[in-house]
Amino acid sequence: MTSLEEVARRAEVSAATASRALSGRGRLSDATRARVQRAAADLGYVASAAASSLATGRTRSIGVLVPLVDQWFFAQVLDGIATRLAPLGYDITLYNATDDPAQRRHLFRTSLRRGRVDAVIVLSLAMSAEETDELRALGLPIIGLGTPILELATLRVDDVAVGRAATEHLLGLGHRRIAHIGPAYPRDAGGDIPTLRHRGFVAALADAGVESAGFARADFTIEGGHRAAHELLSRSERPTAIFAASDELAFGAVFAARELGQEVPRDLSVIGVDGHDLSGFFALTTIEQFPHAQGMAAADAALAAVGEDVTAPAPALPFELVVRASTAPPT
Amino acid sequence: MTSLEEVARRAEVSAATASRALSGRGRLSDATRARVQRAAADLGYVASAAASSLATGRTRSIGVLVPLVDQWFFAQVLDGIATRLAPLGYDITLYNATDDPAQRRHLFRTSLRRGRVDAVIVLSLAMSAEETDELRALGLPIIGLGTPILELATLRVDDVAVGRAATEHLLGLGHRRIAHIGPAYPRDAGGDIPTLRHRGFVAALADAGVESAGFARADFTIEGGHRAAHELLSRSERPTAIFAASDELAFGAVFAARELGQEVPRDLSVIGVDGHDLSGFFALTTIEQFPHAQGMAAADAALAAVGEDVTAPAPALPFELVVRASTAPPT
DNA sequence: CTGAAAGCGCTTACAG
DNA sequence: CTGAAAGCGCTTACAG
Repeated sequence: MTSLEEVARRAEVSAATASRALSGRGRLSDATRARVQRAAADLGYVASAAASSLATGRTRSIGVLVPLVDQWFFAQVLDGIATRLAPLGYDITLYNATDDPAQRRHLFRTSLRRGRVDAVIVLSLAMSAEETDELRALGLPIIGLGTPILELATLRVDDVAVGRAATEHLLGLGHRRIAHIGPAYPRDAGGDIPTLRHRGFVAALADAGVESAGFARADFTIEGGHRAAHELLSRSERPTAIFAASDELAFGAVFAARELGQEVPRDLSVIGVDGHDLSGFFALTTIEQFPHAQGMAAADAALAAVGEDVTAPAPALPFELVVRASTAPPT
Repeated sequence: MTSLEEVARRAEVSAATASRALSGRGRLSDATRARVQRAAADLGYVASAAASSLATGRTRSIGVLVPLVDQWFFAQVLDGIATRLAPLGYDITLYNATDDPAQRRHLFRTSLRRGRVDAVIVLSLAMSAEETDELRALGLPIIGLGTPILELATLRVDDVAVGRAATEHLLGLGHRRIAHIGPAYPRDAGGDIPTLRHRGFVAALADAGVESAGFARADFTIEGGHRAAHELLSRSERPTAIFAASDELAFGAVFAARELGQEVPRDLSVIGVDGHDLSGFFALTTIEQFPHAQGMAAADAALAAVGEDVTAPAPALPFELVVRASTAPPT
């Protein structure tokens, strides 16, 4: 690859001047600037990332820490992040947080500390207290998004309000036997996302003076929703509506209902959370939370934190009830 | 962050010796090595990526070029790549190829040329001839996976065989009115994936002396499959079976059939390709192609190409027919 | 076995 | 406005 030196030689200036001409920092005559830019273009010059970051201490790269399993949400958010980063010339370094303890230790203790990024965006990742500390010790801006860890969540949706909105939609349709599916540990005092959504569910029911028709724990997967819904729907007093803490859980519930010969929404109303790509095909009523826009917001927050001229987004992320055919009044 | 200098000082050796002790290159006494390693551990030293890559010309990072829209396949493959890269201490730099011409130009002309990666893996990406040239001009090992561009595909599934296997499965069940859905342009002499699968479809039918019951073009999306299947199923002589070039296309076909009051597999058999996460829930018969393993293979190919002690994978990727309830003999 | 020195390719005070 | 020089933090021949 061409070096600055070669560009400078071709433009008949020093490397220092060539650097200034290309970066736009420092004043120099329009003529030389033009000459250097021409030379750079002719030679197809692109500055070496390693050399500039060694010299400036800035990498122009943002780290994104994700559990790659969470495919849908993560792909959306990542695309949103890339959308904002690309125009400013920032790259994405992707760090995959698996469940493997050794790999995870290496990630937090080594990979992240190589100085490869200017900031890190943490996506929907549960972390130990130690890991959170190690993240902080990086001395880099950390942007949390969809993280159960409240202290890290720079940007968040009001998940209590989400739980409330979903439940109130069902109440508004006339349902009185409403169950909830999600990864929450209801006894938990914690502020993680599933628990907050569950709390919204409980609060809405309490306000309406309606009793819960049950709660079944399930991870954020279709399988989880499937199993949990099976359990709820085979009880003697089964619910007429289910609020699932995610769309994938809701899909699982729809599959379960179908298997049990129950029709949605005639026999069972189902509402999810996310605005998953497939929710339209399942005709699923959901609380859309715009993950693509969330990614853009996270990127903006990161860029603002590293000093780019970008206005930092508001920390509160929007959500919106989208009504489709999976919810209807009970029959 | 701590520098090598500080480690050297603490271990009472020169920076050169400290570097050798930590890298394992060059011979030095066990005692000093131990002393240095201890010092490094005490200080939590991690070498600066920028400095080492400037000094060695190696970045220990692999670029992955993807269209982020292809969520499912891409997340699987990426996870496979990360699985192999992490243990060897390689990072992933993610490059998102959008449809925006300006962004794309910047990606190929600038981002990729910053010298940030030692090799690049190109995932399921259609590129112009110019872009392919620019990739080659990088002077880096390029590993193509699921790329329509044959010259770039270091690793590939035999897609003609895939098309054949799917079609023969349907023929074997007794179907004689089999249609195909996919992104192929059948008149094309090209060797891109959809066209190869279509070719397998045609060949299998020809071998069996059976006439095609139609082909409907559709991109690799659920929507596409939905629309295409609608078209095929509303013809006067409608097919009894559909071979969809991907599982998502197949899901769309299943939704379409359902809307038209046709039951799968009683009125229509559907087979896809991929082994998508959701295929189990749709009870979809499919040609599984193990994308996670594909990612691992791509990573191995990249690592071998940059000189790591990894055995390069065989270029031919396996696939396997998985029979579920969406296919049955015609009634 | 170990150290001094040069070099990787930029950037940026410091002079002029 | 422009250049010479130092420095970013490593690595690696080259000596000894």
